[in-house]
Amino acid sequence: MNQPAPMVAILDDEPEIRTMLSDALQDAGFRTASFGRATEFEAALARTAPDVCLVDLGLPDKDGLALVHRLALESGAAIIIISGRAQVQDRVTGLELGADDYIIKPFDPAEVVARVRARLRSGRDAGKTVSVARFEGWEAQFERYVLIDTEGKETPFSHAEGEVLRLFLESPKRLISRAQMQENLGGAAGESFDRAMDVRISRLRTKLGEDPKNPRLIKTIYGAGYIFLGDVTWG
Amino acid sequence: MNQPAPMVAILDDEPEIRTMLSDALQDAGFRTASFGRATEFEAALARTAPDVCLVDLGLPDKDGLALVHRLALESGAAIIIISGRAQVQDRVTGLELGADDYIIKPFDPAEVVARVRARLRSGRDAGKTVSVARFEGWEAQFERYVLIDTEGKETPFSHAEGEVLRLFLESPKRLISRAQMQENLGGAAGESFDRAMDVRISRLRTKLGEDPKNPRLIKTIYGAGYIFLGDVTWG
DNA sequence: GTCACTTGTTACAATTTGTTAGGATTGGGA
DNA sequence: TCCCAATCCTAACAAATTGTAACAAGTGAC
Repeated sequence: MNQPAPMVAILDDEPEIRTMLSDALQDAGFRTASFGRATEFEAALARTAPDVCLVDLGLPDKDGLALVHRLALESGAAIIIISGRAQVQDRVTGLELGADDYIIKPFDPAEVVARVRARLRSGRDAGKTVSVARFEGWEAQFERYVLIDTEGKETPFSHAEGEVLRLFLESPKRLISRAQMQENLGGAAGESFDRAMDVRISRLRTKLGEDPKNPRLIKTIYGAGYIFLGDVTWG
Repeated sequence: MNQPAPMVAILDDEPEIRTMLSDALQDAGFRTASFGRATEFEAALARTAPDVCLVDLGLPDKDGLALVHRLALESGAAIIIISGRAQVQDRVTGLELGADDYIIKPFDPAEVVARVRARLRSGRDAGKTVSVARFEGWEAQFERYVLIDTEGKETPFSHAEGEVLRLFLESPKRLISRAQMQENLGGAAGESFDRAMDVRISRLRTKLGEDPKNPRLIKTIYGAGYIFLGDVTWG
């Protein structure tokens, strides 16, 4: 099971800072993606979900704090603010809005790398790779490829269905864009004409006993992606 | 299901700092336990597992970094180092040894509280709190894309409608210009100068049961934009 | 080889959303 | 006051997106 390197997104309007950060992070073994404006960054989010976002608050085209808040609510990524504003009040506000860390400019790239690593560590603790999940009366055993309902009845699911299910259960109550799915579902569903995705989801829905007219667990967001509702417990 | 307040353990050899921290944290609603020496602290760990540990590196009876390392490996708590050593190298070392954050003395208690909160949040990521807004007898559940009236009847709303609704509920009783909407509604409604906006609002009004002749909640300001009247509570 | 099963593809139905167009409303000036 | 142009509302249509049944291609067991 070869995991890809974690992805760090960098959002800062100064090109030198972007370069400095991405060089340091890439040396440390991370993948990076840099953006100079919030709109570009948001467009990229729809395609790939980064693991950590480094966000400068002084952006030309949008209010940085509002962006942080939305990210905190909607994305599963860890958020680190990088800002020239050094007042305690600024830091407290940023953290209360959902940032996980706050680094003041000027910074040392080595410290940024260390703090990025710290974020990834804590995230992995919670989402440890366990292969049993419980949700809304179901138990999913990924090793055995079966779903078990409240009465103990077992329904087998296939590998392709399992990939989709796992993705949902790892990010419940979050919008998952179609592009993000393509990325994560390594399978043959990678590139080609993509109705395969819909079919996978349709089949998974059937196994979960969803009402086609009114699905309760896997909801479609027209033009945006899917969202999995339901409380999930791993282990 | 009333959760007990999170427990924060404080380990620092200076009594004033212990007091300052525990006062600030208790005011913020946390339970605290303070220790002046590492041995006491370790004895307490055996009895109760804290959620967050604040550890000063300059301890009289033990090497702070070694303690941090052991804590990181063996306890599930988040670890925040508080230290007078301000060198980047110190910070990097502390973080690499497993600390989740590193605060430099002198510090502002408000920032410590904010950073403690940030640690607790990231651990609870899986049980994400859904965003819900209540207003004038309605409840809007954005993850589920439904409006619920006082009688509990559910009306689904679409993604496009949700974007508009969210914008209104985030800025109630304030004028929102058309341009502002175009900006924030990332959708395809972003570009062309069309009537898409009006239609979205019209559809939303219908779902809210507004009287077309005399809307109570979403009011049109001729030539300027829209304004959402109504008291909103988030959460 | 057949059989059972998985998975992508195709084709068409259903849903959501933007666009168009005509009517209604507003605000200001004659 | 009345009239008119600008603005806004919304029904009806069209385009884009998604659901899923049916079929085909691939795989492994026997």
